[in-house]
Amino acid sequence: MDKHQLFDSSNVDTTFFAANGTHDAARARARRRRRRSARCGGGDGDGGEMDGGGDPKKRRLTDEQAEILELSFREDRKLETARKVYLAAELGLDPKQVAVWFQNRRARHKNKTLEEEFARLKHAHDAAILHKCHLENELLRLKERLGATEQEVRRLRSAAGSHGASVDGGHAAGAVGVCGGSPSSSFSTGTCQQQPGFSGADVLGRDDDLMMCVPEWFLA
DNA sequence: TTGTGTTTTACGACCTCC
DNA sequence: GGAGGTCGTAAAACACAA
Repeated sequence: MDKHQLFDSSNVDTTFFAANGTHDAARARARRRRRRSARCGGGDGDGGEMDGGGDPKKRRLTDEQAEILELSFREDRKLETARKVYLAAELGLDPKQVAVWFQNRRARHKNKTLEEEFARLKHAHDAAILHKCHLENELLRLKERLGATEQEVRRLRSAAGSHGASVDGGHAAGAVGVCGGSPSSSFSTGTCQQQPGFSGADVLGRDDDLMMCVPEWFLA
């Protein structure tokens, strides 16, 4: 019996095979079956007898039986009694075998689904980690920028103080009375030297460098 | 040829639904 | 209570590297 007479290939949904195993896996299965068929002299629906005639307890299904069951599974993963009996008669199998095949097929499908879901969640998790890293990097840069601004405020106050002017009393955030004086908010071109160990241009002018904030636990 | 890892078939225990 | 479901597992069948 030619399986293509029973199930036209145009009815086979290839996306189904893609969703239930890669094309590579499908090809591997097909190759395996071809080799098995070659060894066992065909196997064109012999009623589920043991390939090569070994222990009848484990009867490998033929290509055709497996394919028809696959198509039936694709239509409906649940197996009601009538369909089980029909398939068993159609394929020359014990209804119990058909039921077991569906049970195992459902289990395989579930495993596959779980693997895909895991991969999807892992991808989302990795993306979230990367986003968090970006945010932490941005926070770091903003803090450094704030520090630079505060330094500049102190410098200006100091310069204004050295010229006898006064500012607001130094209660700006993070700039508490460093200059001693109380210069006004006026800016001047004082001669105050740059604070040692800090260069605002170094920080502000630098572009993103992700690695500078990647937490150790992420790299581990 | 053989050792080893993977896939497939089969079964038992237990659960749910009608 | 019976039928059919999931889950875990045993074991046969199979692929493949060494």
